[in-house]
Amino acid sequence: MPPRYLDTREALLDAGEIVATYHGLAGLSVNRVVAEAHVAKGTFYVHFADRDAFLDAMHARFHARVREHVLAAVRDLDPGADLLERATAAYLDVCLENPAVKALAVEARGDPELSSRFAERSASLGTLSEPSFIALGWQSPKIAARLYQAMVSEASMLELEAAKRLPAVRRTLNAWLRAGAPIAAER
Amino acid sequence: MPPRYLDTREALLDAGEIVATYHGLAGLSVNRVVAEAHVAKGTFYVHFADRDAFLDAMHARFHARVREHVLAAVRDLDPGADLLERATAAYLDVCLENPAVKALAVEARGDPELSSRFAERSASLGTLSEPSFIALGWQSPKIAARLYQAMVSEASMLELEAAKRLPAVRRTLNAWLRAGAPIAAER
DNA sequence: TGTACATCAGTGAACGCGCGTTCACTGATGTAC
DNA sequence: TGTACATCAGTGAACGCGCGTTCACTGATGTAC
Repeated sequence: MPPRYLDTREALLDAGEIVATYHGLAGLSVNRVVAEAHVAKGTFYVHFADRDAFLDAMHARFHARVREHVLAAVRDLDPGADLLERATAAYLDVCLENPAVKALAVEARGDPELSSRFAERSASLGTLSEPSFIALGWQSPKIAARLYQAMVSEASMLELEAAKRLPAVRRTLNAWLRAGAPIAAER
Repeated sequence: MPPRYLDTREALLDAGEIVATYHGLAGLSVNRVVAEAHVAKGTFYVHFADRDAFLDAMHARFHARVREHVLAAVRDLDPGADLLERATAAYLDVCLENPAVKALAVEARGDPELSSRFAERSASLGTLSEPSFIALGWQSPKIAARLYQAMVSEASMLELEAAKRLPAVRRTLNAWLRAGAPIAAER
């Protein structure tokens, strides 16, 4: 049997996801989280230094899930359009399974304090795709990677609204991915 | 001389932009806004029904500015890549002049309440670009328009971080714009 | 096996604070006569 | 021109509320002897 310590910590993070689903980042209060997790308020501070540390932990857990699935999806693939297509599909699938945290990540972008906390983790995903944009011949692979990530993130929001995979959206993403490079390289 | 009524209302909205710059949406409290505008707390409620109405007014004012500049930029242009390029440039320029509200608009996306309030205005901008994506031969012009808008929004964030126009970013956007269509049409 | 003690996740009342909102009031300006 | 009244943007003290955080305490579990 695993120590109860980890159970409670995970239960708080789970509760955070449920609260975020219904109330967004602004409504993600310690009060609501402990109520949802059915633990005392003080228990929250046994596991997290403060509210910000809790949000950070939520983001870290989500990011770890994304990273794991994406890495598994592209294992043994060389940088290029195929890798990006597979990575994108894996990313969109994970987001569909974690709707609350995905929305939270979007919302956090506007908060100066939070966005800097989350930035490093998010950037590490960009690093993963950059070699592929180099391989595709983009003149500014870093920029292309970041703009592409923005499209994928938007695609994820569309899928979350629909609560299911949207093949037309994924097809459009893919078309942009495979067509964009040549002309950029010509410039 | 214009009536003082409008002066104060505009002063409150201006103050809101300043507060948003330093504290984000979460830190955009009525207290801070009235302090920044140098008016009494009660004055705020002379001009706005509540805090949400104020945020709505900020978004509306920003959106009107964007719309005005973008429409002026594409006047007399037929739908197509040139129109989109010009509209994009105009949009990015306006965002550079209104850093606070742009950040606020991004942050509001995570708030269930606010995002629905803002959605209609934002959608009206998408409507403006859709004919161009049809003209470019995209199979799913609505989706392509929305994903492109996400790229432009991300480009704007990059420019806001740098606090200046970034030609490489605009070039990359443009490359994606002009190259993406053909393959999508073939499918 | 039984007893004394240490550890530590969990508890919940209490705190001070800033929040959004209200409302009786002020005082400058315009209008009536 | 002078006086009485109406209008209405602006005022700021006061409100109740939920927030994040603290801390002395509890009680179950493990360890020492």
